[in-house]
Amino acid sequence: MQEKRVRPKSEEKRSQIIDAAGILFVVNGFEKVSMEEIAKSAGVSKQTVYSHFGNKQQLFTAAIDCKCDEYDLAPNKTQQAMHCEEYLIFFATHLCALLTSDDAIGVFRVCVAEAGRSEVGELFWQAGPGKIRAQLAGYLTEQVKLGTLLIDDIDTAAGQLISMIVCESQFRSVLGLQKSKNDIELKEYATQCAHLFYKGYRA
Amino acid sequence: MQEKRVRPKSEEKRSQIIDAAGILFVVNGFEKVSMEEIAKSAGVSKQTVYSHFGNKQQLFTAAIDCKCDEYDLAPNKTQQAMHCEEYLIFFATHLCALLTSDDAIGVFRVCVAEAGRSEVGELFWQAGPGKIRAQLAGYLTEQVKLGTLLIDDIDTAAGQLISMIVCESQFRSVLGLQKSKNDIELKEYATQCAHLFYKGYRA
DNA sequence: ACTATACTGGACTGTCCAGTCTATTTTAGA
DNA sequence: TCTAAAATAGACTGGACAGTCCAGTATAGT
Repeated sequence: MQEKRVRPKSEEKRSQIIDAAGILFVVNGFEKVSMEEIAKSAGVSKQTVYSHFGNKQQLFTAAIDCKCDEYDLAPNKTQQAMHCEEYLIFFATHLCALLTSDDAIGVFRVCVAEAGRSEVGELFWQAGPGKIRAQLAGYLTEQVKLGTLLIDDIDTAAGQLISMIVCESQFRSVLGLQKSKNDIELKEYATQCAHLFYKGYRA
Repeated sequence: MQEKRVRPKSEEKRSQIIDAAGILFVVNGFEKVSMEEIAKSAGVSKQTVYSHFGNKQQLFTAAIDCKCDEYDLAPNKTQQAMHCEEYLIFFATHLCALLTSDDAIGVFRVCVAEAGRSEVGELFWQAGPGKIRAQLAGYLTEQVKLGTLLIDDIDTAAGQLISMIVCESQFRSVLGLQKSKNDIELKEYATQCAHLFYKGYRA
């Protein structure tokens, strides 16, 4: 059922719209941004926005989906070869860096606000935290097989490490407060968490 | 400058309004609730709502403030006397229970959504997570003095334990997803976290 | 009983915005 | 070059809602 379009919708306009929407939604929240505003900011007519995305909700979902693509922390082969505690420290510090960006905070905030009213919650989880958690769990599984670590419930353990990082680095920011730690302190904190974790689970 | 009011505003109406507002805001979010709706649900005229609270923002703040009063986990003397790991387990499991109520989830969600646009973020932190964290930090300080625990940075350590609990029990719920653990699993998880913590910091 | 104030109910204003419609212009592909 | 669809600009509809106004009623304190 290939539709034979004489003139396809411009991929460029589409991404202009999605980019503009992503920025505006993340900064101001779903409700506070009008379709008119998005159109203007994208340099496109309002009608074009509707032609590409149907309605506000769909545009929002698409924009968030796009934002989540960047999140990735799967270990490459160099990192696989690291000493376990060393890699855990690497993982923790990088996760920290990822989470403290204004962008990540904004995405999280707006997803929370809309959760329960649309499928964004699910979408965000799958593309973001869920993915990263699965990546860590994969690594831990291997380490257990190698005999480096001794873990009963791998998924829970992955949750523990990630939780320590996520909460500390995001909690205050998400509430719009001053960060409690600067970047250096945060890095130290991440290291300390990896250390606590390793101490608790090493063979 | 005591104003001599011939007839004081009814304390009862005030609390009817604040209760109704609290429920509605927590369930539906700030934007999605109209003042009319609150008035109706409180069994009061719209004008009365304005007369008591001035505007929507102020009513919201007052309602959240009221909601936060319940959060408390300071150890009493019986608990002070517990074995340290035992108390940590007690703390962790009770925090868990506190956080997983629909109400707490709702309060958090709505505060996140409004954070940055008002002072709720600050208010919520002070009355909720900040208070509990201070309570744990206080306990840890004593235990260090007693020589039970060995901790460099007490505040950070308190953050670690709380983070593990908060994230796991709230993250998915806040995003409007199925909870990953049921109550029993959650209790086990809390125990496990307290254990990991104690193992890492015992003298 | 008197009175100032709280409270009620409902109408009203002004604003904002999602989504539609239309007439016109632009452009990619055949 | 021709054409069908994409894109534009801007007017329009319908509905929601914060906050105000007002005329009348109820009530707590004196």
